[in-house]
Amino acid sequence: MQSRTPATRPGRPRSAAAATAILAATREALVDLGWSKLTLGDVAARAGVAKTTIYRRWPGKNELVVDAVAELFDELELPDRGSLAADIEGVVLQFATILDRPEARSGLMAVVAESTRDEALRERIRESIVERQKRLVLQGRTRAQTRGELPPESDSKDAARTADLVFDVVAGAVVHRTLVSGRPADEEWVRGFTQVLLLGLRGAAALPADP
Amino acid sequence: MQSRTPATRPGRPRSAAAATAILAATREALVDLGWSKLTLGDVAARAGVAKTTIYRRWPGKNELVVDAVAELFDELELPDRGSLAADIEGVVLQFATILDRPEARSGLMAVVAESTRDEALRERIRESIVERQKRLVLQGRTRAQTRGELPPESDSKDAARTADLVFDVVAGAVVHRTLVSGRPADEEWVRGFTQVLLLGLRGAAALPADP
Amino acid sequence: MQSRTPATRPGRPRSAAAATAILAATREALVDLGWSKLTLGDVAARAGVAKTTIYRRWPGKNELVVDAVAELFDELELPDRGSLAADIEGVVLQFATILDRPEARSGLMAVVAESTRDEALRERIRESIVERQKRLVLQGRTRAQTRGELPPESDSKDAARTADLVFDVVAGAVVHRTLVSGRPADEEWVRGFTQVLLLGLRGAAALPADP
Amino acid sequence: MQSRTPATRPGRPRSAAAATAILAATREALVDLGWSKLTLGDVAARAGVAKTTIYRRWPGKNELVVDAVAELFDELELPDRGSLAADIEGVVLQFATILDRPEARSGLMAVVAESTRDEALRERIRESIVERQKRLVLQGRTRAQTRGELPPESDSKDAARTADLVFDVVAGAVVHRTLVSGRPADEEWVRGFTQVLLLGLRGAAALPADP
DNA sequence: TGTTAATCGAGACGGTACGTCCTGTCTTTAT
DNA sequence: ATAAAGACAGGACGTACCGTCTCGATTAACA
Repeated sequence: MQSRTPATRPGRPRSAAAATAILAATREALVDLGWSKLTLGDVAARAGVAKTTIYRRWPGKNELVVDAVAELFDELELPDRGSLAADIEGVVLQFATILDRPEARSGLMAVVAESTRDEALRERIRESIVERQKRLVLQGRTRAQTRGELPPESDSKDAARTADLVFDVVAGAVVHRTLVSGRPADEEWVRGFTQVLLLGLRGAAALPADP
Repeated sequence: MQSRTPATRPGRPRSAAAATAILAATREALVDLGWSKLTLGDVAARAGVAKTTIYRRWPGKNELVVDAVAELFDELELPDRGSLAADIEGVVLQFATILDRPEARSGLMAVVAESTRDEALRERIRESIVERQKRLVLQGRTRAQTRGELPPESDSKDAARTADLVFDVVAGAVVHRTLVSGRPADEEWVRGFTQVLLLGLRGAAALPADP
Repeated sequence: MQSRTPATRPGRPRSAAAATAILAATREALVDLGWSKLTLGDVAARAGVAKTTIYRRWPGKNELVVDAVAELFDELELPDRGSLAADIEGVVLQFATILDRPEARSGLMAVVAESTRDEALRERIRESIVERQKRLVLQGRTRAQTRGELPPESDSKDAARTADLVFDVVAGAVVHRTLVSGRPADEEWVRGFTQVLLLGLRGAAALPADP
Repeated sequence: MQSRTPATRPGRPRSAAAATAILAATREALVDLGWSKLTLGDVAARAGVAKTTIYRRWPGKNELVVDAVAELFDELELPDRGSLAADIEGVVLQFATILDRPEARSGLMAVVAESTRDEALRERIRESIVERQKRLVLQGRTRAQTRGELPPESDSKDAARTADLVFDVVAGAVVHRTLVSGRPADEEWVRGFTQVLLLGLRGAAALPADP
């Protein structure tokens, strides 16, 4: 029975509604202002809360935004469309749809930028966004193996490496397409991208492993 | 027949040395402080220049950082290592090396984040960074065609689409690997990534075009 | 029955010590720098206070200096030296002594200059300096009437007009002597000035009122 | 033929029109902006002149304003209205009229304020404004002596002292009335003031001099 | 049923940077 | 040599936020 923090501390307990309101207000402010013009004072006002109430729960703007954005990606799920290619296309399109929302666009990139100088922040992002969504890659592979589209992995270390590569390639390509190149990751693009990715993975799997 | 910009404008001309010093100071400040703590006052002090001299030339911090970072990528060049795969590996490694430099890491992501709310900034990034470096993809393809590793393209529209896809995949994957996943894009990773990419492209080229 | 201003407003109350420190720092800066080189940033630093704390209480430099200078004149008092002439000489000398202090010299004239383009400022000066010190004229007259040196006034409107005239002549002459002509309002000068003033007032009182 | 500076110096001669235009532009800017918001850049633009042209002729804003304002008082003259009292009333009214003009109001007081910390400036003011207009007092006395209203002075040192006193009292009272008290120095006020002044001076002259 | 103690709102606080404006100087070409 | 033009280094402006603090007022669990 874990209970590092005592079941009930003395004094007035923290309002549960406040945390919800703050995260929602943060996303709203991201939409209206973007990351760099978002201020905690403004978030507090939108949430109907005092600034101190925010600082009592989050160390600063970066951590707050990470939490606010992370929730956005929890709605991702791997659809069952009958084939690995179709499944991938489906989830990539979902991802692109989320990246179209302004609170995700500016929030995500900004905290990644900040994390280049803040190891703790990078770890927070990895935990609550990256690792959390890597489940989709694993689910997809398992389902494809069940269907017989992919062979069961022989080397678990190699399997992990491949999953990481897939995640970096998928997430990286979609982000670059939408945010840097500024062109839509629409059905046509996703089809082409998925084709190259799958052919590449199958081709690589057919070759002998790295010597 | 006179030029559009008059040969000599009245008044003291702008100091050429100032622009150079400002861009260098910007990169230096990015290393020391990162994007969000970088202030134009500090840049001015490092460059031995007045704040107004910066504002006279750049609209703000974002545009200045774009120009400062863009110069970093100009040193990229496609090595001739004998095969397409080796050439790609070489340039990807160069790219990863630049992304290891702190001025590139925090500067690049931050301006991309800002550009999600500033169309003009996005265009500036595209022009001075993305389109400028897309030359590497085109060079690589041409060289591979010369070598006979790739067939000459039949459909120029399709060729352009493929070049865009390659750029998004390469740049996106490397950035995601180094900045988001926080793992090195080292030789081993680059070899695996290049293999998947090339096999995917060759496989896709062998298939009939999108129906 | 509750007061108009609520007894206690919400939030942290304003520091009483800050106001005192700011006014003292303002006078110190006036001595060191004079009005035109006085900056609110410098005053804040001297007072050990943030600039915002000043701006929260005063609209700007002018109003701050008015308040800082006004306090200087509060130390004026009408001495009882036995005769009206001696009393006037005493208070005029006090006034001249204050005008010898650099914080009064440059502060007073500067805000008067500013007030020529700012009606609200002029009113502030009138309220907190002019009207406030006009008490000295009224006290002097009352005391002289008690002593029998002056007759009790018959017409209160005329009495007010005379008091205004006396104040304008006394204050104006001393200021002009010390600040414009740049010569000391010493005992000798004060004696001559008081003689002319008193003889003029007595002579005018003996004549019939304006027809 | 005086010509300390060689008749023709090498190079382009200074434009005579420039000085006139600059002084006029200064007065215009004083009207529009007041002393504290007046900038030399703005004056230069109004005068159709480069900033350097101003700096070549005046050390700074203060000296320029002194010269611009001094010209205003040159139009004062002692009217001949038949009696000393009437003459004084006339010239005081003229003085009050000039002080009603905004360029005089804010310009004069501001440079006096500045002069409290700049001995050279105070001297410049004394020379080009105070001493220059003291002629009016001397003219008035001479004319009154000619008329027999005043006896010829016996002691020249005492006469000078009295002239200074008169000037300080007159100028000081009018300035204080109009600029500090903020009430008009109109005919009624001027009559009352002149009466007190003249009666005071006559009374003092009748007494034995300071022992 | 009080007492206790942390939370809440509000807003003032010491700081820091902003982007603009002005100063007085300098560098250019033209007269 | 002086003119107009305008870039330059420097410094203050008044504003906006930061993250902290000090208030009085709530709000529970504990006594």
